[in-house]
Amino acid sequence: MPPWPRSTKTAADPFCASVREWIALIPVGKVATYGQIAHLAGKPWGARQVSWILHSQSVKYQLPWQRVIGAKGRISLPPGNGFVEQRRLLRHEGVKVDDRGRIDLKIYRWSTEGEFPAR
DNA sequence: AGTATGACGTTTT
DNA sequence: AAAAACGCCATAC
Repeated sequence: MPPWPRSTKTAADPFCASVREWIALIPVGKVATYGQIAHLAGKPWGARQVSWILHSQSVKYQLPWQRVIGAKGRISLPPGNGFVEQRRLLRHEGVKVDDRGRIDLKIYRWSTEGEFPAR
């Protein structure tokens, strides 16, 4: 049983707001994973919700949605226009992405170590 | 209310 | 290494 607190979702809720803030902080040329953002926002198990927030609110809040990828260093979109667009945007920012959408997290993962000591 | 789906992640084959 | 099986949680229908 998860000892974790259960919380809400809507656009106004703290978790959503926190997710948006963290995503907005990802520097150009770096990437973060869904799970990483969920963790930073206080919900370690909320990776799927992060993807939902990106899908539904990235335009409205002008989020750098292209900088959020899967935990294995892979673009998580199904093959298609979105996938190609994300790959293009990341390459344009200086991130090396191979044709299958793989990114070397050792190099490009955004690390908050030292910058945000409180988490 | 119950089921299927998803821009996920971890564990097991 | 790669794919499938699970677990998770919010949405869409």
